[in-house]
Amino acid sequence: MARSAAAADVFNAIAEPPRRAIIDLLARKGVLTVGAIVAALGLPQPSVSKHLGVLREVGLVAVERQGQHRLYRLRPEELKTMHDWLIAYEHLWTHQLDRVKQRAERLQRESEGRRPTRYL
Amino acid sequence: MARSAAAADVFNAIAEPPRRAIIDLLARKGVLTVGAIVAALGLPQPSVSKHLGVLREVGLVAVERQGQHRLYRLRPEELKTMHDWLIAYEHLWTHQLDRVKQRAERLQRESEGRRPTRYL
DNA sequence: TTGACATATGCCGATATCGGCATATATTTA
DNA sequence: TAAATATATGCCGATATCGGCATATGTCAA
Repeated sequence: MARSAAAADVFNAIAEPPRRAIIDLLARKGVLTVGAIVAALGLPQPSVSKHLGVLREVGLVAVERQGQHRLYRLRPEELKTMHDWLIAYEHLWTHQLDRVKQRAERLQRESEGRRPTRYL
Repeated sequence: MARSAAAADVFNAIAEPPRRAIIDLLARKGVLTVGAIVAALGLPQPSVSKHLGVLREVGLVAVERQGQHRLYRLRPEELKTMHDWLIAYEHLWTHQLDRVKQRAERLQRESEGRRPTRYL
């Protein structure tokens, strides 16, 4: 067993650098052909096709056939999934009181139920 | 070869569900002992220790020894790394014109060189 | 010092994934 | 129809990682 549940989710999909490279590229260029991606990244075509396959499975990209080409585009909604996960922790690093804050939080929990100051 | 560069980076570290569970837990509780994490997640202790090891390697958590215990705390700065990566794409999903926008972008590219409308 | 407790580490088998190569499939052009 | 182009797929060996179990290491208490 390698990854517990295979690369069947967004987190695993973006764990691979070539895949992030493809995402970056699509984000910048918009809609691209497999050949264009191959040319841009300098990776072997089968490799690119496979990575696109993974990204497709998790919904990070969508394909549209156009003749003998395949037009790939990014589906940012799926990236939002990850962003949503991270957002929950954003407040932990935004106000950089770090140590001080960490300790404050703990003391807080230990004493009463006053909620931490939120900066929305 | 499994992952191209091993789990030596944050992206790989969070690809594993048990690891995200630990992160979630630490984010909520603040500072925790290995035993506390084991109890909270119901995972075998060696497993938790190993996952903590990975998180430690990539800097997502920090340890502090206290007697026979080990106090683990989250290091949100490293989560910020991921957030920074995602932020670059945020504009792609924030204004939800989705399909309409995607298609517009493509048509735009296909016709002339007018740059896509940016909402900064 | 001995034993209990907390945590880390080493070894194991199973397996998923990667990268590379060859090839199949589909589509356009001649 | 045949060649050429674009993309996907299948097979391969190598290997990293996971989960489980046993055990080593370190620390506190009696």
